Formats: sequence, structure tokens, C-alpha cells
Amino acid sequence: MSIQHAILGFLSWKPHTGYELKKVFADSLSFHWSGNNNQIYGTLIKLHQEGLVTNEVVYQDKYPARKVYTVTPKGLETLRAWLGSEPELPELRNAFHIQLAWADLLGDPELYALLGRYESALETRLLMARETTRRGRPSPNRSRREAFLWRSIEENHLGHLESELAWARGVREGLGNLRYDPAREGSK
Amino acid sequence: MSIQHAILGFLSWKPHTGYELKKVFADSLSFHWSGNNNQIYGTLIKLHQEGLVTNEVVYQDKYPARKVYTVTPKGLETLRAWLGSEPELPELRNAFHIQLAWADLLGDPELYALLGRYESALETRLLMARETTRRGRPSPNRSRREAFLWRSIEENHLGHLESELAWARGVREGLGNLRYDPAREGSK
DNA sequence: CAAAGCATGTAAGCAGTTACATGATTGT
DNA sequence: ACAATCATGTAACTGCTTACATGCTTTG
Repeated sequence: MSIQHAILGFLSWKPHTGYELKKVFADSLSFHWSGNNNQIYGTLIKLHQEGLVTNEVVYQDKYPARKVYTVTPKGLETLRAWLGSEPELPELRNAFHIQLAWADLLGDPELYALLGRYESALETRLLMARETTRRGRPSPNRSRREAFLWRSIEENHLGHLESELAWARGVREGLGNLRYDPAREGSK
Repeated sequence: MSIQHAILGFLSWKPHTGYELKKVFADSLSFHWSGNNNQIYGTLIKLHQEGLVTNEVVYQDKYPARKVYTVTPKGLETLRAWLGSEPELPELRNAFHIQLAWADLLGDPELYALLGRYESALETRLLMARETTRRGRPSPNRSRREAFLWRSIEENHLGHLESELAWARGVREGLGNLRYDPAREGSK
């Protein structure tokens, strides 16, 4: 999986310039790429060489020329083939889990503080994500089915953040219970 | 976040060879790296150059010599500093979500099939993960607190898989309801 | 006798990131 | 005056992956 298919997807919705794609990625929840120049423009050039997209240069007098990219039939075919291909499982890479795995090296106050910072980072992100969802950016809505899929993906995203937050709070509670549990060995 | 801290963590538990680390990563749930040679051996060499680990070569007559790596005080300090540093948020990159985002290009049967394959891949992974958890590989257990943290991380992992599976099933159900909903526009 | 395990390492490449480079225009 | 927006592109780097390379030993 690479950003290539995501770009083809957006172009299958409607033509975009690199600059527009950049913004779409930058403020999307579910399309998780940073939307950096190198990747967007580089991928568009590569897709163009492979004949999966074409571009039309639109000159403007007040602003730089725009390259409007459109997907070709071959590009659509490539996208459709990918859509039908074997789905990948989510990666579940969470750097915080590694931090927590070795956090017994920390004292209780530091461990609590670490969990606390993770929780508040999650809270902030959740608020932003909810706000983004509430505002609802433009998204393809070509059928009830498509709208449902996009809504489902957004809900999945929010759900993951919520369950991660609930889990973190649970860990902190569990640590508290551990402290007052009579069956414990020497305190750290 | 890189594998460097994960390796320092394991060495803070007890000395390991590269070969051992490789296996630890390969069959761990929460340490999500593939455990490939280049990364393990390369990182160990780099850590050694930086003085964060030392190694002792143990010759064997039947097998190749082993390099047993031990963390240095400087390495422990580095690890502890990282543990106290700002936690990263999970990345939530799910290639399947991108596939689903553009899946309106597929017909109903293909879309169902795609969801079905995602579900069964998740089911398989869940079974393997539960089995791995049940068997319980050796893990640091230096305090009740550490055992609790490791258990929590494992539960988080299983929880994510379970909720993803539940979500996927929900999406499939929702699609079914959509089909029989009178308020729909032209069927795809 | 072939496959898997023990054990270390290197080469080549992909995907993604930040930062650099240019230059007019519009908003504060 | 300064920053942000419009718009495209390049350079340098990090992290991670697969595959290659070697060679002895144990298991099936």
C-alpha cells in the first residue's frame, strides 16, 4: 500500500491539482499521509509516466499555472484492480506501547505522568477529530453506499481513539489498585 | 520512535544476542517490527559505536560465535530519558480503509467479498494472537507493576483486533440494510 | 538427503519525512 | 512590514523491508 492508490482514488472522484491533493491529505483524518510535496508531486509525475493520469496546464494571470490531473481509463482499471485485491491488515504500531513496556524503570510518579500525558494528547486529538467530523469536509457522495462507507470509516477512526483513551484510563486505574493491593511485593 | 529503544529495553531486561532479539521481535505481538537482520544487527552496531551497549563474543565449537550484548549505564540513561519523554500518539494507518473509501467503484458482490476477506483475515490474526497470548512467551516480570503493564499492552492489542472485526461486521450489516431501505436512490 | 536451526552480516530498494528553493499576491 | 496563500518542484535523510551471502549442525 502506498499513497499512489489514494491519489488515484481522489482523481477517480474528480480532477485535482497537486496542490489540492496536498491539502486534502493534510486535513483528512483517514488518509493518514502528511501530504508533503515530495510525495504528492513525485507520485503524480510517476503516475503520469505510467499513463495512469493525464494533466492539463491551466494558466492564470495572478497565480502560478496549475496542473490539473485527470485519471485515464488505464488508471481507473489499475485502481479497480487494487480495490479488488487482498486487503491488508491494520499495522497497530503504537510507540507508546513500547514506552510502557519498559516503563517499570520509571518511578510511580513518572509513570503516572507519562500515562497522563498520553491521555491528554489523545483527548486533544479526539476533540480535533470530532470537530473535523462535525464540520464535515467535502467528500464523494455519489451514492448512499459511498456516503455510508465514508461515514463508517470516520466512525472507525473516532472509535479507535475513544477505545485507546478508555484503555489508557483503565491502565492508570489498574496501577492505582495495584498500589493498595495487599498481595503486592516490594514497592518500586 | 525507532527500534533502537525497543532493543535497549530488551537489553535492560537481560543480555541478548542479535539472533535472540530477532526471534523476540518476530514472534511478539506488541513489538511490531519484522525482526529483519539488517535492522537488528545494524542497530546493535550503531548502539555499540555510541557506547550504549557492549558485547562479549562467546565462542562455541559446534555453532558460530555469539555476540552477547549488554546495556551500559549510558545506555540505561538514554532509555530512561526516552521513557520519560513525550509519548507519541498511535498512527492509525489502515490501508483497508483507503480501499474501502473508493470501493463504491466495485459492484455489490465484490464489495461484500472484500469485506468478507478482511473479516476472515482479522479472524485468523485474532486466533493466532489469542493462541500466542494463551501460551505466554517469556517476558520480564520484575514486579507486579511490570507484569500488569505487559498484560495491559497485550489486552490492548487483542482489543483493537476485536473492535476492528466488530466494526467490519457492522459495516457489512449496514450495507445489507441499505439494500432493503426504501429511501435509497438507484442501486449500483 | 533435504530442510530447519544456529549465527552474523551486507546490498538494494521502497515509502515516507523535513527542509530547501522560487516568486507573485493577498490579507492583517 | 510580515505572514499566509497560491503553486510546483528538488535534496537529503530515516526507518524499514526483502533478498543475498556464508557455513556448520541437527532433525525429519
